Amino acid sequence: MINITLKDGNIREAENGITAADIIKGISMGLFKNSMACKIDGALCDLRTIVDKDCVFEALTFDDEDGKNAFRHTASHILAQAVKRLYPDTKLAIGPAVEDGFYYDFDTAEPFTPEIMQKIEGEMKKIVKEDLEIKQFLLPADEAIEFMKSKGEIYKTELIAEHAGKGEPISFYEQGGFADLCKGPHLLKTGAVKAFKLLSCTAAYWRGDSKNKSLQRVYGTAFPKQSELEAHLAMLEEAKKRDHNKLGRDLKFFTTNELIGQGLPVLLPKGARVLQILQRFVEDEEQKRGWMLTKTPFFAKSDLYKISGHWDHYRDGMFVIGDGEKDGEVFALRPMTCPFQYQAYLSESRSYRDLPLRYNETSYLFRNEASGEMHGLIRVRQFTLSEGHLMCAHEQLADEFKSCLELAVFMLKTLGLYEDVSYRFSRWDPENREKYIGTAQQWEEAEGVMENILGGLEIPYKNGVGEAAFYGPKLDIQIKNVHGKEDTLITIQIDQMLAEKFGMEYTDRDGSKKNPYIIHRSSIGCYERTLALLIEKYAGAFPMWLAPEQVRVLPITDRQIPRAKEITDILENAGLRCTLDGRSEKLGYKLREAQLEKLPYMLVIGDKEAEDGTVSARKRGQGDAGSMSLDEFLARAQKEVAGKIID
RNA sequence: GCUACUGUGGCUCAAUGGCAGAGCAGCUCAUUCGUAAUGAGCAGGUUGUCAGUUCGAUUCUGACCAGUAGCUCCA
Repeated sequence: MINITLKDGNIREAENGITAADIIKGISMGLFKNSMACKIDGALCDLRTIVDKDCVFEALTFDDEDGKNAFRHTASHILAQAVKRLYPDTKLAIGPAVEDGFYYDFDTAEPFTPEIMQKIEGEMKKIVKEDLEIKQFLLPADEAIEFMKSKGEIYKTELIAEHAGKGEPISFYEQGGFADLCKGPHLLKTGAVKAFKLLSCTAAYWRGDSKNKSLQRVYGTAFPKQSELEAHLAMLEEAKKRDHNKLGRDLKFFTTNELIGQGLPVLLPKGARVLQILQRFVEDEEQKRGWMLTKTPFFAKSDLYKISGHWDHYRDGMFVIGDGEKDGEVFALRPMTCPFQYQAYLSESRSYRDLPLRYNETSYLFRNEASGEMHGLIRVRQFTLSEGHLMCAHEQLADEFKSCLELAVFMLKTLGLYEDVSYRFSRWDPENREKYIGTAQQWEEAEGVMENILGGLEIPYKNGVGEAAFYGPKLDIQIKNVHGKEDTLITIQIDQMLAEKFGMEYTDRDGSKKNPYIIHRSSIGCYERTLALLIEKYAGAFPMWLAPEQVRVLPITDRQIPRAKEITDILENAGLRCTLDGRSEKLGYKLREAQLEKLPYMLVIGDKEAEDGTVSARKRGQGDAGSMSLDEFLARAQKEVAGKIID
């Protein structure tokens, strides 16, 4: 007999050699029905695992991350089995569970069309209905390779060959004659995957490398219950309604135009207004924090970018002006401001007394992004970055880095995005040396410095190997859009290479010349991208301080127009963004429009209000907020503006 | 750049190898109205662009342009 310690601390006796499944059945059949996998002494295991020693045991249901993954991973095997049944020549690549579902990559003769996807989904339903038993088996690496080779599975063979050296047996799972390389865990039978849906089919490169073959990736999601699947699909539909690329156009924040071109959005008055509000706010705040504004040119001779290394690394991504042979001079629109601001530093000789020297700029940047990479306001060819470069001595680096992060956090909190971001420590990839300048020693030093700083800040971060800039490591502040896709919103970078390249120096106390450390940082990120995320965050209903139009005055009949005009003027003079809707439409009609445009406040002016000097306020989403004096409303509105995020 | 999908008036959508239709929005007129749509009338389209097939193409084919999702990239 062995002792099984459960999650709640209770200890159960069981036969030595009992399966995990039987342990759970012993606890409760209800729990067994909901169990996807388990943890034995903290290690993720299959329900078919045989337990032969005292252990700490935990059943994992769909509510546990690992349980959910086991469930969805099983769904991905069902997908693969269905594809192999319908298209036996298809070669299998990989098929993991991901955040909201699962995918499987296939190498197929023909790409999957929507009709084929339906057929595959139908076949998957059959496999679920057949309720096939899923069995695990192990093979020595050489036999495993032979096994996969015999089936023509070249990708699996490649994967096993990499594992072969470890001397461990290779694990497979088999269901109804379909065997797939997999370390598990998996459910016991296919019948448990009650509710699933294939969502999309796209191309994906083998091992994520664009030099490799392009495979067909089928995305799907799966849940234990149909109702959960439906709720999830409904949530996806709801998320789409917040999509800035749709909502931002509907609300007339921006538009695009074929004649102007891809990735070049036109900011309409409402969108432009929000960007203006943000820019003024950011520049003022930066000034308060000791940053000095520069305005540097939009383009420069190629020589500048050759020194910085951008010419070598990003030549294809730059808009180049002029032809060296014909025009003699070659220019390029700036893809970043770093080397321009360095010239400001270099404009006079520097001493340790000048440091830290903080330059900020609202920079217009131009990057020739590849055609498939543009997306709404999130990824564009011309954008506006709150960009800064800070030159400092080594001993100032930690404090200055911290203050840059504080600035970014302040901005995020003010915008109401703070809860939605995560941190990524973007490191270099020593396996990929050609992507970076500098020596391994320099990289280790720079990353060491940053790691120390991050450790001291106690912020939770994940490591992004290979995500560094070519000249240094980054702290990236990441955010997800409505589709769950993650992008960098704000970045803070440490650079000890470019100062050397540009010959930036300062004279230290002892008279020696030193290169300063440079922090590259953004405060609010790229304005266009931040606007996109704000539209999605607030579903277009901006908080008072950011709303392009804050108040609309709605006279009920023509009789009140003079008074409504007066009110509009008073509010405008008090600094509120206010307009008058004097059209001869019914009140309900005007209200509906203002509501759909997501205005924070509507002021209804009828005979009663016109006579006694009050306004009937209506707050967005809250209906009639009651009658109040104009002064009272003004005070309330101004308080709300000053409070920034208060909702 | 890669794979798939999409493109009909400002927006949402219909129809068809044989004269392209509706609602909303717009304009005009009437209505002067109390918290999410007043009524009537008018106007608006070389069906993304350019080729090809065809007696005839918006429909079929191709290229390009633009949009969407994902992959790759993102200084």
